[in-house]
Parts: sequence; structure tokens; C-alpha cells
Amino acid sequence: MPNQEIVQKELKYVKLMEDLKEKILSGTLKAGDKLPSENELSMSYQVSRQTVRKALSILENAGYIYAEHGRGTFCSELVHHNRNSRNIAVVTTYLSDYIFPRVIKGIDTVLTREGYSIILKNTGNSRSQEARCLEELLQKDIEGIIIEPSKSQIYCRHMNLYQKLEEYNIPYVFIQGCFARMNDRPQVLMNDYKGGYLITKYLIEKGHNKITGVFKSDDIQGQNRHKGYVAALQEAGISYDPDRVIWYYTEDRKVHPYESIYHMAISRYPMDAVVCYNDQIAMKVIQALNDAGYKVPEDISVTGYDNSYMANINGMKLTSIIHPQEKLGEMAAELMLKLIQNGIELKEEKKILIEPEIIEGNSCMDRKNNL
Amino acid sequence: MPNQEIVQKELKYVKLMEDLKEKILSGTLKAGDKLPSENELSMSYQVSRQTVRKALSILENAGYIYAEHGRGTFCSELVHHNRNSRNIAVVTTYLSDYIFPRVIKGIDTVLTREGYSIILKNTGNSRSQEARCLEELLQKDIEGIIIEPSKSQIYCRHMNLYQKLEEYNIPYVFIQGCFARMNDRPQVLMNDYKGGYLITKYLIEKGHNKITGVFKSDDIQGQNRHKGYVAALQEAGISYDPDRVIWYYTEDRKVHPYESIYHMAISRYPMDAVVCYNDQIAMKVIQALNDAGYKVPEDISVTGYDNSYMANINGMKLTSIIHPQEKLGEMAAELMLKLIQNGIELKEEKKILIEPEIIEGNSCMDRKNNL
DNA sequence: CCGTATTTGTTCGTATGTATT
DNA sequence: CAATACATACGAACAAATACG
Repeated sequence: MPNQEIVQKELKYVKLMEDLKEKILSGTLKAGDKLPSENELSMSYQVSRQTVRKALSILENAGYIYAEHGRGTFCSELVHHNRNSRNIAVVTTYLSDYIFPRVIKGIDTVLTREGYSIILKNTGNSRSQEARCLEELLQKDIEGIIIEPSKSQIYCRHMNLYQKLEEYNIPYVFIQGCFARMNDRPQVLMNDYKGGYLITKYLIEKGHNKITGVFKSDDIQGQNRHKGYVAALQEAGISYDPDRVIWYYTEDRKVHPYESIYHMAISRYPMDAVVCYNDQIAMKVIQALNDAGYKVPEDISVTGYDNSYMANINGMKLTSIIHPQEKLGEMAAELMLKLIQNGIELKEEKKILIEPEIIEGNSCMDRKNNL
Repeated sequence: MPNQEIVQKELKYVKLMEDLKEKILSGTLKAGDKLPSENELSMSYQVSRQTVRKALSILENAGYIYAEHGRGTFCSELVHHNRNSRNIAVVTTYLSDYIFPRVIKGIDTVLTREGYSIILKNTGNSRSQEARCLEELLQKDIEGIIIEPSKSQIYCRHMNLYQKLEEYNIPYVFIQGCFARMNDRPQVLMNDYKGGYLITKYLIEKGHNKITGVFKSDDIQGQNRHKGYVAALQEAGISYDPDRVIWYYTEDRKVHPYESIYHMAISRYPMDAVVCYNDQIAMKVIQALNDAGYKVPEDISVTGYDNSYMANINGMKLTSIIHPQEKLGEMAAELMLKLIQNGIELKEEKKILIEPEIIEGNSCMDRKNNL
């Protein structure tokens, strides 16, 4: 009995309202479709007609549906979207950290020049948060979305929302990464496979052969950099050892990789270099190695990725891959403007792949002459 | 009978709704006043409580009134532009540089939690750009503006735009600084006078007495930090020498202060410390001093301001003033939410002054024992 | 055009739950 | 604790617009 009461917190009209809203957003109920009549809903949900009406009145107020006396209730031609709002949404995983401020700045430069404003959202790299953002944005007056997908390694759970965007002719551009099975969508990203390959090859050429890898597992960038890392090893005839690779999730960023590399180091697991997913993690790796009694680069070389401001700290300049930050933002914004002007059926290439370039620092040693 | 039917067009809930609306608009019911309870209305209008609730729900939806569980129904602080866009504009001088990403993140945290979105604009610290931003924003659906004024030292040239905001009941909150003659507006800023005073006093206590100052001349923060600097000198009986102060404009940031301090240094103008407007400029000053053959802190001490990530670079940790970045953003966002909820005539204090605090680094030497 | 069924719109009555004073 | 006030829920009835044979 008390158990049941706790569960029963869900209000009937809220439940019904959200059920219907879900059906509308998911596309089960399309624009112009007739909803079941109040009596039918009342029967099928086992609630009173009053309760049904309460739920419907909320949706009507929010603009999802409209009622016609004597005819029925219908799904709105969602929504009186202002087609000339001059707003473009920018959705990133994080706001203030790392390279994002500069990417956003690049987007802003181009869009402001053309008279657009940015609506900024961030997801904390959570898919549910991303879905919430998109739902919110579908309610707003926007002309397009530039989005860095959250957990892009995993299959996108809310394709329906992207479909909704397409239905409404709201163009979107992926940056940094792209969900599986959405490779045909407009996107601006780096060739991460090649980046991982280049930086690993760089280490091999400097005489390293026990190269540990630390990669982020929940975005497509991490997957691709890892593939490049594997390719470079195999090309050089170094067998790939899965135990040498540390995968981490964003959520554990503060703890996990540090500890893994620390334990690997103090347990004397042989390594002469560490390829890192990005500069941020490289700094943690260096910290862990130092704490374990190793010197970088004298004992172990470490590489970063992105060449962010973090690549240059405490006199240590990480060897890294150049991330064009602002430039990437500008390219994404320009692609967006083209999509708005020429419609979504853009003739030219909609996929921009930025070729990586190595920038050498002092975080790696040449071990060829040491042998 | 037909006669009666025509007259009967007046629906009871519409009648009641319009009655109440009239009373609100005429001022019979003032903002914050409690309406009669649903039961009282039901009695006095001889309608059912359902009907009363229907009437009230319309008024509530339109924003005229709000209901509080267990307390009663109250008259709103009429009326926020009728708009329910859930957008709040954030206008800063810069986007990606320095402390701004973290300030914006703080704002975002609070606003996202409350279901708002940020429209981001930046002015490049140009007044004309700021005016253009405000004009653009007046065309958009926004519920408020959080704005860092550009060139806040100078009298605001586009007061008319701020007046427009007030006419439209769009609340605005200043952050970082505030235009002259607008001190009564809502604002969140640091006590820059005290900050300048504290950090200068710190140097004096460490035995410095030839303290050069480098201040930004085009915002109110620079003016106030300079005043604090003067106050500390005079308190210590050190006469103020205007030739010892370098003023610079934002536009010249990259060139001017570097050259001034460089020339001051190579011309052997005596100095044992430099108080800098912020960490950014402090790094340039240190560069200039190094290039002129001086060592920091051995020959000359240097202080920063804001304790940004720049305060800690190349093994040098600037002595600086703590800027609460995210916290400041959060406070501004919370103040904004209060203004939206309670109307512009907020009872409580609308001006938040954050007290500065020194954070000691290794960029200053104690010269008391050197004499 | 009429009549009937369906569907939304409006109103009344009642009961129970929950927050505030 | 009791009284008050809003919140949710159900049932019933009639009105008005619409669809359809």
C-alpha cells in the first residue's frame, strides 16, 4: 500500500499530456492528424473526460494542438515558427572549457557579420540533455542549429528530433563529430583517424615502440584517433596490445585516467610513450607519471591533441595536433549560412574534413640515438 | 426564448474573467494583492468553483495573476512584455578570451536550470557595436539582458536604448562595470577600488615604494583600480607621480602598454614594482621587463588582477586579485531571474558588490630585508 | 433539408489530497 | 491541531458545432 502510494506520484493528466506530446514530437502524430476524441482518450486511459480536457488544454496552450468545435482535436502545423528570426542555435558539449570558447568565437564572428545571433546551449556531453536542448530549440524561433553531438560514438537515441528538424526545414551542421548513420548530413570535423595515425607515427619515428594510448570511449573522435593509432603501430610492425590502451568516459575524466596511468606506471608496465586523446588528458597523464616517479620527456614521451592553451604550461610545450578552433567555427558557420540561403539540397560538398597537422613541442624525446 | 439565448452569449467564465481583468487593469487590484478565494468568487458570482477556476486559469496563463498552493491567488507585477520566449540575452565585450567563458558558464548554469536559453552577443568593447547589439535584441523575443557595458568609463551614448528596454519592461543587469549615472540599475560587480587598494598596499608592505601602475582607461574598472592604487600610496605617505602611470586603451592592447613599459625600463626610470590592470596585461609587462633586461620578481615585482588561467604560466604564478568568474555569472543570472519574477521594482538590493581578495603567487619579492 | 451520432464547449456537483497559516 | 485555500480527479448534464446518411 505505501509502496503503491509512492509510485502513484505521477499525475494522470500530466501522464496523458506527456504521452501525447511524445507522440507528437516523435512523429507518431503528424501535423494535421486528428487525435482520438476526448471520450476515446477517457476510455483508453481510464480517466475522466475532465482529466483528458485538462491535459489537452495544456497542449493547446503550448501550441501543440488545436481543437475545433464539433470536429475534433488536431495536431498543429507545428509551430508558427518565425522564419526570419535571425537566430542560430549553437549546441556544444561544454562551454567554458578547453577549445570551445574559441570555436564559439569563430562561429560568432561569421554569424554576427551576417546579422545573426547565437542561442547558446550545452549538453555536458549527455544524450538526454542533448535531447532536452533540441526539444527546447524546436519551440524557439531559430533558423538553424550548429551542434556538437554528445557521446557521438553511441548510436543516436533521438533521431526523431533530427527528423523533426528536417521536417521543419531547419538545417543543422555537426561539428567535431557525427553520429553513426548520419554521415551524409552537413558536418565540419577533423580527420581524427589521420591525426591519431600521424602522432603515433611521429613517436615511432622517434624510436618509441612501447606506446600506451589513452582514448575517450564515448565520442567518435576517440574511436577514430584510436584507429589511427592502431594503423600506425601495425604499419611499423609493432603488434597491437589492447592492455596498453586505457579507455575512459567523460564522466570519469577527473579520476579514472589518472589512476589507470599511475598504476600502470608504478607497476613498471614497460612504456616509453603515451599517446593521449587530447591536451587536457595529456596534462593529467604527465601529472600521473610525475607522481609515479617518471620524468617527461626524459623517461616517457607524452603527446597531446588539439594544441589548446593547455598544451603550453609550466614550461612544457606538448607535441600535439593543431586544432583550428576558430577556423572550424567559422567554417561551420559559413556552411550553415549556405544551407540557409540555398536550402538543404545544397549541391556542393556538405562534409568538410580538416586535415591534421603536427606541432612539435618538447614533450617527446628522440630515443633512436639512445639505443 | 430566442431573445434570452442571444443575451445568454455571455459565458459565465468569460464574464468573471473580464471582470477581474478590468479590476486589475483599472488598479482596483494592485500588484501583489490577494484575490478573493475561489470559493468566495464562486459564492459572490453564483457560479461553480470549476467556472471560477476556468476564469482564473486564463488570467494566470496570460500572466495577470499567479496562484500559490495553500495561500491564495495574487495579482502579478504586470506584465513582462507578454512574451514568454524564455530567452535571455548575454552581452559581453569579448567571448572567448580571458575570464569571459567562465562568467558565461556561470550564467548558463543558472539559466539552463530554470529553463532559459542564452542569446550570446559580444561588442568587442565598442560602444557602437553595443548599440547595434541592443537594437538587434530589441527586435527579438527576449525576457532580459545581462550586459557588460563597453567603455563604461565614458558616458553612455545610447541611453535611449536602455530607456526603450525599460519601456518594454525588459529588465537588464550590468556585470563587471556600470555606466556613469546608471548606478541605481541592477548590477553585479567587484569592488575594484578596494582591489586596487589592496594589491598596492600589499606591495608597499613588501617594501616597495616606486610602484608603476598600468591601467585601462576606457572602463570604469580601470578608473576604480587606479583610485585604489592612489589611495594606498597616499595612505603610506608615498607621493603620487602621474608619470608613473601608464594608461592604455583596449584597441592598443597588443602594442601600447608593452612599448611604454619597455621604454620606461630601458630608460632606467626607477621602479621596483608594477601594478597591472589585469593578468593579461601583467604577462605583457613581464615580457617587456624581461626584454629590457630585468628579472621578475628579483628586480621588479609585478601583480596581476582577476587570477585568471593566465596568472599561472611558465612556472610563474602571479600575485593577483581573485575574480569569482562563474560565481559572478551565477549571481547575475539569479538577480535577473528575480527581476523577471518580481518585476523591476524589486524590493531587495539590486546592486551586488563582490569584495576582492588577494591571492599570493611568486611574482613579488619581499624587499623589506633587502634594504 | 432533416435527423442522428459524434465531438468539443460549458457548467454544476462532489470528493480527496496537499500546502499554508 | 484545525481551518483555509489551492490541486487533482470523477461523474453528469446540456449546449453547440460538425459530419453523414
